[in-house]
Amino acid sequence: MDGRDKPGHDTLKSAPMYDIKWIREHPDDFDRGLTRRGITRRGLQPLSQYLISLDERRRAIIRVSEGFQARRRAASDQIHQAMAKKDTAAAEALKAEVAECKTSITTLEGEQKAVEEELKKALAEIPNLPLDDVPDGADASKNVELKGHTFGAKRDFKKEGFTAKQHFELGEALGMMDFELAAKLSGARFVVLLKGMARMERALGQLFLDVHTSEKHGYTEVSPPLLVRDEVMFGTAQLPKFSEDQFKAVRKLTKGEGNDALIRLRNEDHSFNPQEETSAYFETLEVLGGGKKDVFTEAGWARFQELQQAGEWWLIPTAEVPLTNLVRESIVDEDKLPMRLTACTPCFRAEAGAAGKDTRGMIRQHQFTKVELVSIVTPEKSKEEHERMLACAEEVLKKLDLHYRVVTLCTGDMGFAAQKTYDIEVWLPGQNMYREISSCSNCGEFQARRMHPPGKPSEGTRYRGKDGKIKGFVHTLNGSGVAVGRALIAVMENYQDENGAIVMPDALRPYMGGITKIERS
RNA sequence: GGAAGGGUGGCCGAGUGGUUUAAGGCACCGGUCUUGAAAACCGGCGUACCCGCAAGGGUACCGUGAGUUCGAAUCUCACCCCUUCCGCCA
Repeated sequence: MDGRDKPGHDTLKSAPMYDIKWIREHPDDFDRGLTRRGITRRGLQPLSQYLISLDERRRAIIRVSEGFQARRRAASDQIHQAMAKKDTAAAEALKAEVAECKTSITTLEGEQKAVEEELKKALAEIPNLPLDDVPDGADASKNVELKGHTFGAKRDFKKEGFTAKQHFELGEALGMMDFELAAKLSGARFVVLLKGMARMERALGQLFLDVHTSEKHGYTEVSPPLLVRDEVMFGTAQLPKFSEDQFKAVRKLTKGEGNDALIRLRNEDHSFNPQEETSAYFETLEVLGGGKKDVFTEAGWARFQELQQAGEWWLIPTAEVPLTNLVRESIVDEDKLPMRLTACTPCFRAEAGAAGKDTRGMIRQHQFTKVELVSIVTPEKSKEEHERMLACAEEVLKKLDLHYRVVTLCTGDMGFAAQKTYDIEVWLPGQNMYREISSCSNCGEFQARRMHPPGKPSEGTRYRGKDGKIKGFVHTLNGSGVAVGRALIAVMENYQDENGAIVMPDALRPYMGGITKIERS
């Protein structure tokens, strides 16, 4: 809305993504921003032109369609009048005209729906535009270290006379980390933690939450749902593009839900035609036996699966999803902002594109624990809040006295929803590498726009000023504060002694019942 | 799982087939009055989209989807959600 409220105000930082009107008015800014992210063309056209041409087709259809609708309405009123005057002939003539209008309207509505579907799909898969100060680059090698944020130094194991082991070597030797046992239950990329390691995972989460809910950090602790609906995953932009990275929980539809799905299908005229009996849904499932068979057309089958999603939930890949969506479909009072939320939750990731990467140890798991930070703020405050959030995440690593550095991600390494991202990379002496332990992103109004009620794309999360007026979309930020699994690894590798025991950092001891060292029992 | 009642604009709430371009109230904005404020009074006040330089005009929207009808907030069907009660279970 910024673009319209303030004519001439067209910097990218307020670029209203998904607003086709904004794209229409600022095609060059739009294309330039996407080019920086390495996304340029659709065929030979710039992306903006493709979108604008779809939009023009859409508007042309609406223009004609609304003409017919206006005529239908007027004719209906005239029928009312004619009938009052008992002029049956005139009424019948008008009815015929209404019928003609209806035919045209039905056709045009179909066309309109198709074009809007295509436009919506295209817009939903366009990532956020980078802020001006984000470095350009195609991959992680172009990330830029953030000056003045490096903390601590690498521990000198050579001087101490032994080589640092990796976390899984330490954990397995302690008998507190079992990957084979986990594989028996769940396959690769799962782990069973036992005794001291299990307790340390709990202790870390608790420490982080205590730090962030302190008065100084000011986050509100939340225990959110871990299973969420499609539109929630769309809101934070895991969908539609990244469904392969997610886990899903499924239950069978009830009789009522299933039959509703079939009746909708029939109404939408996909060749499939169910019997009227109320048990049609389960009979259909039996006929299908899990496959498409010949009962459906391609489109009908796709739609059937879509309708079955009534009984499906996504497992959250991060608490960012439920925390950010707490303000979805709503108008937040300005005096409630900034809203700062934190949660310690399990996170689930399919890691589908990561075959062969980090296969040993618990760096990359299907399930891990993470403390997440989310801020909902007014647009003017988001940059400031981003720095603040980074400082909050850094704080827990400082408390654990872990050496880290901070990098600003370049345009090619940023996540889909981010305008700008800082990664905190902790030093892992066993791996002899810096590894990401936190990622803090400013998403601007990108997610706020997406968190609209299903079917009402113009009603995302906005805020109301003290004068009672709706001001615009909120800005959302999220960051890890920090990943508990990786923090566990970092503590293990950095605090190991030559016997393979783990010395407890001071900050953790109160949460470990006063234990100063974890060693093989 | 069973029963009953609900879902209408920022909020409350009326509305059971055609001047509903949704009554009324609250909140909010402007004005009159007042030293100032309150009260009172007068006026304004939904969202999205389309056409237009603009003034303005048009279309859609009463939980969601479909149906009946020349015409639906209103009638029919299914679903979702909320409230209360009962049953069952962590």
